[in-house]
Amino acid sequence: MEKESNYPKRFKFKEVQEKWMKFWEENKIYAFDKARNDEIFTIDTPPPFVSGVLHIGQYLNYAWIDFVARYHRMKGDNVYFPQGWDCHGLPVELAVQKNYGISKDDRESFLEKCKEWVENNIENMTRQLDELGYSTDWKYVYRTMNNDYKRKVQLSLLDFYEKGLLYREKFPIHFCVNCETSVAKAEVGYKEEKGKLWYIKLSIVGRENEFVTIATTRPEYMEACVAVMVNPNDERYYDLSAAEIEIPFTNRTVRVYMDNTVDMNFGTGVVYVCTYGDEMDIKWKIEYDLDEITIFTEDGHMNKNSKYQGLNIMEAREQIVKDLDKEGLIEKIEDYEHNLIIHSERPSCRKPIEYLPVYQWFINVKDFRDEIIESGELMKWYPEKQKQRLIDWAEGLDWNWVISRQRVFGTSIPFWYCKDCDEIIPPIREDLPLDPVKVLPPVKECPKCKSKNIIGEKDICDCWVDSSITPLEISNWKEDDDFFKRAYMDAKVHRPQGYEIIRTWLFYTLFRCKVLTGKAPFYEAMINGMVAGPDGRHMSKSLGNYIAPEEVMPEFGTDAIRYWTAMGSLGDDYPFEFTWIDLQTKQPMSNEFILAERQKLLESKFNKKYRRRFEQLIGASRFLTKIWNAYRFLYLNLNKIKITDIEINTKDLSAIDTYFFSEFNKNLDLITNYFDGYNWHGATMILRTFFWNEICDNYIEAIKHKFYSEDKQTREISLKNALNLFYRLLNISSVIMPFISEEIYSILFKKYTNLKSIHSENWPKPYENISEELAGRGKLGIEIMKFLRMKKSKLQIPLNQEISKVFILTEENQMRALKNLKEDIKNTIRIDELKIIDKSLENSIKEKPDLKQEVKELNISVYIFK
RNA sequence: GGGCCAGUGGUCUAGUUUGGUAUGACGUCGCGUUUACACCGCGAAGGUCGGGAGUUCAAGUCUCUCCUGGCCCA
Repeated sequence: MEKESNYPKRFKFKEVQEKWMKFWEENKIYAFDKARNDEIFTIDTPPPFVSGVLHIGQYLNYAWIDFVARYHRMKGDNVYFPQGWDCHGLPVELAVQKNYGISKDDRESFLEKCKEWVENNIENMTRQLDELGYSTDWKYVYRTMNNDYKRKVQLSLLDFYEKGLLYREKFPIHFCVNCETSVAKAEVGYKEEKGKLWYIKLSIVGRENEFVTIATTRPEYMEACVAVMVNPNDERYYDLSAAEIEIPFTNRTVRVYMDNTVDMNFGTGVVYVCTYGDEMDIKWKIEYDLDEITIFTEDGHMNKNSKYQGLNIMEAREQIVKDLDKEGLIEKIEDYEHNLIIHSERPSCRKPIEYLPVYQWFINVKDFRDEIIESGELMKWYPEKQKQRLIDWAEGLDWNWVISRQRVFGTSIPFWYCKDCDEIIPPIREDLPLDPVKVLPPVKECPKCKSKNIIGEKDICDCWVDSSITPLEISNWKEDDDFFKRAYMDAKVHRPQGYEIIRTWLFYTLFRCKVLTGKAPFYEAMINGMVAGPDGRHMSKSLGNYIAPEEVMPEFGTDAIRYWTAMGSLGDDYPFEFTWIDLQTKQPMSNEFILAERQKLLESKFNKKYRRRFEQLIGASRFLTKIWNAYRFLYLNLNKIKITDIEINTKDLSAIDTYFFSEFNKNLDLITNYFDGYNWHGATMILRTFFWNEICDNYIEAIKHKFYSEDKQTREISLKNALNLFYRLLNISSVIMPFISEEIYSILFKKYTNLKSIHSENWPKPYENISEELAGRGKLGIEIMKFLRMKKSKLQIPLNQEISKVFILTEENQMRALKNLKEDIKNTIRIDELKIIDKSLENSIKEKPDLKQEVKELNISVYIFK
C-alpha cells in the first residue's frame, strides 16, 4: 500500500498550482512555434490597462481567452497567443501625482515615475495571469509605452496624414476655469442643482415689435449666441422658419434653424445655440457649420468679445440679467432643477465645467462608416446579437475622432505645426518614434508661409490610438513582412473582448487596420459580458457587492474560479454570487443589514461577526473534488492491477462499456459544438452532468465489481476501459481546469503516453466501431440498476447490504440480453440471488415479495425480497 | 434624455432565431453512514417564465407598452 501522501484525499490546489505553473514555464509548454508554417490562429487579446490588479471581471475575460487558446491548440490549430499591456492613461498620471507628489510640469521625472509605476503593476498583473493558468507565450509580450510600439502608432498616424485623414482644428473640450486646466471626460461628473430658467425676449429682424422668447439656464452666454433652434413640428413657430433674430448688446443677428432634436416641452420650445453652453451646442455648431464666438478666458472671466470683459462668469450673469431687464427683455424667471457638469474628480474643486475650443488633432472616421460596418459584417460574432452594438454605433456616428489629449504620459503625436498659418509639418518616416517637443522639425521654416515659428505638438494620443492597432503590433507590421503576412493577412484572427468596448477598441481597430492594411482584421469575435455583484448590479465598493480576486483565490483555487467563469453565458452579464452569513447563527443576512452593520462596526469586529459564503465557488469546488475522488479510485486499483497500456480493443467491450462509450461519443459531439461556438456554459454543463451523473454514479459503480474479479483479464480489461474513458474526459476538462487535469495526468496517464504535459494533447476523438445494438443492451442494464438502487433506497436497505432475492420478469425477446447483464446487475446492486424469469411463468411464482412492480419502459416486472 | 442588451422556482442558469404548459446546478426537506467520494448516494417539494395588453387553436418563445438592471452615448 502506498502512503496517503501519494494520493491525498483532497485536491491540494495550492501546491499543485505552484508546481505546474513552474513546470509549464520551464518546459515551454505554451511556446508558439514560429517555424511551423501552417495557417496561424491569432488571438488578439485585450491589453489590460495597468491599474495594478486584475478585477474579477477581467478574470472572466482572460479565463475565456485562455479557453479559446487551449481548445484551438488541442484541435491542432497553430495558435499564436501573445499578451500586451496598455500602459498609458489618465489614471497613471493621477496615481503618480498622488503617490509621489510629482507635478506634471516636471515632465522628465514625471514620465520616469509613470514608467516605474507601470513596471510594478505589470509585474503584479503578470503574476495574476500566471496564477490563472493563462497559457500565453510571454516571449511575445508587448507594452504600449515601449518605443517599438510607439513607432507603429506614429507610423500609422503618418500614414493617415499622408492619406489626408489626419487634421488639426479647434474643438471644444471640457475645461475647468477654476483649476485652469483641460480635463478628461473621466474627470467630470454631474451634480443636481437648483438653478433658474431665464425667459429672454429676442426681437425678430424686419418685424416691428415682434419677439421670440428663448429659455436658458445660462444667460451669460447671450453674446456667444450663434443660432436659434426650434422643432420643425412645433406649430407655434411655423412662421419663424429662416427668420433672423437680433442678439442684444451685439450688432449681430442669427438665423433660426429647424431641428427635430429640439425638445418642444423645454421652456418655450425655442433654444439658443452658443459657443459653447453644452454638448448640444457643439453638435449643432458642427451640423449647421455655425460661427464660433468665445467669450470666456481660461481663468473664467469674460474676454474681449464681451462688453463685460474682466468680470467673472457669475458676475457677468448678474450684470447681463440686469441689463436685459432694463431693456424689458426678461419675460420671466423660473426655478429650475438641472444637472450641472462639474469637475468631479477633484474633490477640492467640484466647480462647473465649461467648454472651450482649443486646437485638437482629428482623424476622419466619418467617411469610413460603411467600411467599418462591412468589416463587422465579415466577421463571425459570438454571440451574434452583439454585432448590433457595432452597427448601431457606426450608423449613428456624426463626429470625427479627436485623438489628442492634453496630458503627458502617452504616445506623442509626431507632428509640428506652423504657429502663423497652422500648416502641419510631418516627421521623416525613418526618424520615428520621436517626441516633437524634444526633437527639431525636419524643416527650417514653414513650407507654406516661410514662418520660422514652428511648434512641436505637446499633446499626446488618446489611449485608443495606441490600442486600436494591436493586431498590427502582434503581427510585426512594418517590422517583419513575412510574419505580418502570416499572422495578419493570411491568419484567422480571433478577437476576444467585453461588450463595453465594442464601440471603442473594436470599432477603432476595425477602422484603422482596414485603412492601414486594406484588409479587415478579424475572422471572428467572442464577446463576454460584465461581472456583476450578487444583486445583479454593477460591482462597486460602495454598494458592498464588490469582490476582489485575491479574496477568493486562496480559498478556492484557480480551477474553481475558472470553472465559475466557464458557467457564465456568452455575451451576457454574469453575477458573482455570495451570501453574507452571521458566523454565530449561520443565518444568511440581507445586503441592507450588512451595509448598515458595516457602517456601525469597526472593520475587525465586522470581520469576526460576518463572512461571505460563495455558493457558486462551493459548487465548483465540489465538482473538482468529485473528479479528484474518481481519480483516486482508479489510482488505488491501478496499484493492484498491473497494466502496460490503456489501449482498448473493441472486441473486449462489455454491453455496459459500450453504452458509456457510445454516450461519450454523443456528449463529445455536444461539447465540441458548444466549444466551437465559444459557449463555455453549455459545454461545462454537459461535462459536469455526464461526468458526475453518468460516469461516476453509474459507470464506475457498474464496473467496480470487475476490479475485484477472480479473472486477471477481466480486471485488466475493465480497468483499461475505465482509464481510457476517464482520460478522454480529462482531456476535455483540461481546457477549463488545467491544474487538476495536469496533476491527475502526471500521476495516472503520463506513463502511458509520451507527452510531458496533458496540455500538449489533442482534442479527444470519438470511439470507433461502437455497436449501438450492444449499447442499447448496456443501457437496459444501467436503467435496471438505477431502478433497483432507487427501490433499495425506498425499502431502506443500506446500499452496501445485500438484497436476498430479486426476480426480473421479461418477455422472450429480452431474455438473452438480461441473462448477459445478470452478473453486472447482481454484483452492482448486491443481490444474493437474482433470477431472470420468462414473463409467461409469472403465475407460477408463489412467494410473496416485499415489493413488486412493473416497469413498462423497460418491459420488465420486478420482484424484490428483502 | 438617446441607442442597444437583459429580466425564467429562494439563488444562478438552459430553452426564445424555426410558438405547443420548462433544463441543470446550488440551497431546502426525507431516507441511507463509511474500503473513490457525506464536498457522497437515492428520492421529494418548489417556477406559468419582470408587470400589463395584443396576435394565435396554442406564447417563456411573436407584437406593443410599462417597470427594473446593465453597457455605451448624452
